[in-house]
Amino acid sequence: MEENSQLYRIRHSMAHVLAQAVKQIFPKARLGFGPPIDTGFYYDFDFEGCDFTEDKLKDIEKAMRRIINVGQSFVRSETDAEGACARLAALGEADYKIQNVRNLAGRGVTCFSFYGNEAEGKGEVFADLCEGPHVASTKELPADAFKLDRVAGAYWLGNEKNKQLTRIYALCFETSAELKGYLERRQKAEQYDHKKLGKELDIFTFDELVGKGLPLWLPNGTIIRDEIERFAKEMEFKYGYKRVATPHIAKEDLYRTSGHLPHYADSMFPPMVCKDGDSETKFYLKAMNCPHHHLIFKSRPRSYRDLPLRLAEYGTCYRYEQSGELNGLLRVRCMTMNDAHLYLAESQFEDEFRRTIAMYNEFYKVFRLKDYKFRLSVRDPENPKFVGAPETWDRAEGLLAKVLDEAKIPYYIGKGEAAFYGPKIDIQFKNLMGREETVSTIQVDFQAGVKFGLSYVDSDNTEKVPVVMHRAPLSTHERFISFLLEYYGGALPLWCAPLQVVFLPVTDAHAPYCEELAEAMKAEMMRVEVDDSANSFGKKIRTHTMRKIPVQVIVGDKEVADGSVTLRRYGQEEQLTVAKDEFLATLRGEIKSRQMDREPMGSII
RNA sequence: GCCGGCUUAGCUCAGUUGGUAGAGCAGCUGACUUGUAAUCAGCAGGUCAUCGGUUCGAGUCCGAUAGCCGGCUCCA
Repeated sequence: MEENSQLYRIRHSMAHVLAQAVKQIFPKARLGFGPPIDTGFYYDFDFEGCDFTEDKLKDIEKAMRRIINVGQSFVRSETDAEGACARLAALGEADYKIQNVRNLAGRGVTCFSFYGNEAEGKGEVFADLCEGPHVASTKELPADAFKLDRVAGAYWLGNEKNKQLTRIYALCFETSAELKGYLERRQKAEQYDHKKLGKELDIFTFDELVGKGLPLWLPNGTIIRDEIERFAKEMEFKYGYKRVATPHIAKEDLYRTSGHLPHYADSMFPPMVCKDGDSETKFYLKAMNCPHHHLIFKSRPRSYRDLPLRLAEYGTCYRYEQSGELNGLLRVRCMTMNDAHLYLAESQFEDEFRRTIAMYNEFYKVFRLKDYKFRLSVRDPENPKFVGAPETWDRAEGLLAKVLDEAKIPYYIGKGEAAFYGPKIDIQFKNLMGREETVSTIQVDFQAGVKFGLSYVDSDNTEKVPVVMHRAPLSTHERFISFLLEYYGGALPLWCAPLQVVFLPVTDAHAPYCEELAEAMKAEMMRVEVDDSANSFGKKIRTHTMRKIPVQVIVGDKEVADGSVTLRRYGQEEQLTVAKDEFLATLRGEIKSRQMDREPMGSII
């Protein structure tokens, strides 16, 4: 949305109308910020002393329409910081708006603009500190293309130490048709929500007795995990990785050494204290695999000939995420990640980084993932959570940018998005509702080698500290599968579908033929079922289509007579009758090569 | 953790102004043997999330707790 576009002006102006309407109904309400956003706009209010509830949104909407229909002009005026504060005080906005003026003044802003709303014959009826731009009159605003959507809490200035204001989110477009289209798209996206699909397709479940954020993987979900993991193992073998396995817990000292305890104690489960006579040992559940891998590197003297050393593990980690952050499989407290740590001579970094990007692209091609963006996540020098010398950061950030530039990979900068120990490349996908999620990451770490005393003997017989690269192309099983379910609308590719083939005998008489074929396929580890239920044929088709089974195999008199099968593939209109040997060979090939016979459903919306 | 909303059978949902819980699907049993998205009949299934309060009486009203959802903050 361009800042000067009509849509931007509409959304921006509409936010003022919302504020005006709220102040009509709740004169004691105080205003925070009210900017345009991708789907409309929001405004933050302090409703202290007001009896605001969500069902008041309808009244506010009505008041907004009245303001639009009356027709008020937006009139700009300018003043200095003192003038702005005086005017805000007169408007009764001494709390947040004045704080904003002082903050801006502190950053050297000297000119402050106001937009007043003037109604014919009544003069100014509302005014707000604002940069603009706005429409000329509320008459330009589309009274039928906006909708107050939901309310949410939001901290003043985005800081959780500040007071929490009430944010009213609104959808707003130029025409009512666009609003309707958006609402329809949103409704459709809800059908592809991984939490809904996870329940319908028996992928995972939660139980209060286990705890929030701790998913129980059902048999179907476990097949998906196993297939993805098998794929990762094959790919990592090809790229020269060595697999390792490490415990889920470690002593306190390990996480002191790594620096995680001082920085991320809040995000770790509290320690287990084990007593042995008079001595006491504290163990923590691991929140990350890196420290364990570093100790494997350190377990014997290393030579430059060992590098790059690539240690891979599908490691299970535990993080005590704040309860409000948990969300289906997207944010959990127990996760298994496609992790690896690469130990490199600094001179090897660029090459290895390029190879890693190539590997990522190879993975994503198989999953048919498109529309992902690279984000170079760097530190925010003003935030103390980022540890290490600024020179080291500059070197690491510069190195990543250089490789991306040279490989001509487009990327954007995410300031303050780095890990506390180093910058990273995040691969950002958009979910169906347009919200951006980090699916995978590559991190460069100059600190770990020093902290853990890692070293290798170089060709010139001097001791050097290796650079560590963390990488996780397939994220965690939890996040990646939540993403795949939505992307495919639950209709997973043949190779990783929990049930790959279901046989539908037209009558009981055709079942033995199906059983025989099914047994042959099971001997090849294909996941096959024969539906010998008493259901009608039509019902069987319906059932397995709703289960999104990739291949339905129909067997009646015709097929038994000529030794063939009829295939009904998910998402394809046309059916195909082929000889059973050909059918077996085709499926075998598709599974082995992880081919996909159609576009992902969820990508179409 | 914070703000707001939600919680009735395995699932999706009804349940009037408070009078003691209902449907469809799924499941089980039986009949039907079916050629492309729901065959018919019967049976079974619920401390209405939990705990407490108001009331002669609570799924309905009030309070607390838990879980879930939408945001904020956070995301190694």
